[in-house]
Amino acid sequence: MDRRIKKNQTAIMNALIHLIGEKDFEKITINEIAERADVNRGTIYSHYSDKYDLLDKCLEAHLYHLIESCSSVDETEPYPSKSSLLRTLGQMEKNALFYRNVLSNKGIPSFRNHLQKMISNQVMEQIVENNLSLNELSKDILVQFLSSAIVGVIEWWLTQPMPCSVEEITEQLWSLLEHNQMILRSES
Amino acid sequence: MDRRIKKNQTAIMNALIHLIGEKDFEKITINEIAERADVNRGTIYSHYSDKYDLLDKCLEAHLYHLIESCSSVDETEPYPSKSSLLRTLGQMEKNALFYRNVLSNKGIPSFRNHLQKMISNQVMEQIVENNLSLNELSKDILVQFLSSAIVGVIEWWLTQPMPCSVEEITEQLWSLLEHNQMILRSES
DNA sequence: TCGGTTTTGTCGGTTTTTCAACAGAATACA
DNA sequence: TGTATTCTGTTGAAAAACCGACAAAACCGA
Repeated sequence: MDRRIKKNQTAIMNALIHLIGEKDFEKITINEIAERADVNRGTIYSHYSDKYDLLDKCLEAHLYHLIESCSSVDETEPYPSKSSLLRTLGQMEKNALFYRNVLSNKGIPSFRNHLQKMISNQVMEQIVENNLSLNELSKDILVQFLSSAIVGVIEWWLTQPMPCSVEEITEQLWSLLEHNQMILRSES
Repeated sequence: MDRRIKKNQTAIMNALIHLIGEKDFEKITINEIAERADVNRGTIYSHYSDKYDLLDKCLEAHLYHLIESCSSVDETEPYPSKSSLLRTLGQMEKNALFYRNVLSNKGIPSFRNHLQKMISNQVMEQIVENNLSLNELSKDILVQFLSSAIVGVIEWWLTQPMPCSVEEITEQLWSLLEHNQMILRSES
């Protein structure tokens, strides 16, 4: 991709992310975003049809980075692993302001859905890979159960004023997930 | 100035500054600078005729920032003052890597001259303003004396491995300068 | 509710940057 | 020393971003 496009798009998205960290999304204007990104207003319109389109693409990009961060660093590393979970949560902590704001009550409701959908896919993948003998209904319920739990914990962790470190939350969440996996193995 | 020019020029200069902090200037290639700045190689040539021209402009810009940093923040502040000296040395400390490298033996010999010239001007200005009754020769010698001393102390401070904090060096240097001023006043 | 201000989305002309290609110079290395 | 690789400086065409201006929409305070 052209160097100019890449640089401007990241500048624009960063500007929006930081602004979301400061004020309600509805109160943010394209002018502000352009000014913050140090980019001509027209440039924003050349990439995004409007504020909401920009938000969409921005959330998408964030989720993409999130997925990247949790994928294995090399082939030898098993997946999922505690360290991949740590990387992912670390990534979220780095942009805590952003995630806190989009996940909060007055945030971006659709983001929670996107995030959960993403996690659902990962969970489903694991279930299929582990060859757990479950019928369709139980499988769907399990996916819903685990993904809700994970998103809920993440949301709590980010929204509360620093309840614990990344390492701690990773440890706890990972052991809960391991526990659930054991239950399933014993049942099947 | 066009937004694109401004952004690219600062990116290019920052790239060079950081590279100077890492390796000998002669070993640095235009390709490296372009890569580091995330800019097309041709863009560099559109602003600077070659590596040396870029270095010149870069040093110039640095000195300009230095002058800006030492000028008074408002009209009420006297000049020069201990706090203006502190700001200036603080600015140099922030880019310690850069200044260390350009001032070092294998650095950029011309930079030392530029810096001293700049300081000479400031010193001369002070002498004129204070209306010290000195003949031309004594004036020139005094300027040379003080500016050499100042540059020498700065060089020593930056080159040695952290001999003392900005506050300390400011305190010491300022009192030396004050002392010299008193001598002059009593003589005239 | 009115009138003034701000924001939005779009446009056309201009400037800058990008990319790819080039030949020649310099450098590395075997 | 000769060869291969990298670096340099330049070019031209295409893409992108710039700026300023515009009318319409949205917003805001009196």
